[in-house]
Amino acid sequence: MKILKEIYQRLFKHFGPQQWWPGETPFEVMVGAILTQNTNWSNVEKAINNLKAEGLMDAHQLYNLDTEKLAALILPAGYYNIKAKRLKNLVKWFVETYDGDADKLSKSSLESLREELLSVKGIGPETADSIALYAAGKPSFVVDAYTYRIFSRHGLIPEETTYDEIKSLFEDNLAPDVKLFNEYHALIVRAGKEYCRKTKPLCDKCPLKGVEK
DNA sequence: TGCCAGGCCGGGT
DNA sequence: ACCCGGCATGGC
Repeated sequence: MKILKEIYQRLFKHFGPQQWWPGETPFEVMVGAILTQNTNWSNVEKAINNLKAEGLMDAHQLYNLDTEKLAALILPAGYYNIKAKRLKNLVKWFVETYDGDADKLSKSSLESLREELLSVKGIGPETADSIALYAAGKPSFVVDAYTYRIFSRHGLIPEETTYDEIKSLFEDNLAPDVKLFNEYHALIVRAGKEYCRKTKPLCDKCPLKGVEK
């Protein structure tokens, strides 16, 4: 799978370094990972700004906040009732297991951390991997809708490929490098937004044009 | 104006 | 083990 490096190089040359994840602290990254589930990032930013404005971008603050009040604050992010519950689940786990301390989080092994995250209701594979990579600094490759769309449109994976299969494709063929995984996923999202939208694919201008050959 | 955005869960086959 | 409806705001 030499093509993975070819794709990375093309994207990096085209877009340059991406500086992900957008978040001032690991905790803010975790919150963003929940809020962005099936949601445009610009809406997520509004919700994050609401929390910051109230001084609530903090694990112990959210731990003691009513779910209803939290829902009202994150309203612009959409799915606000379910996301409020999911955030509370995440915060409960983070505070009770790690005392809300991201340094302790990063001391766990990737395997146990991912398992713990997946056991939190509302955290699925992508959210777990995003938190492991971007908040805890573990080499866990993040797969998302853009990864699937870009790779399937270029005929690099079959339509029915699962999340774990795509994840393994990357992890089995790249060095487990946090910086590389970070940048690669960020570049895929960037390329997806600009050239591989569902209804507005710009395949003729895509930097990956012809990569399947 | 309808469709889409950096998913996930729970109930039904 | 899959499949699908539900969850919801803001932007183009």
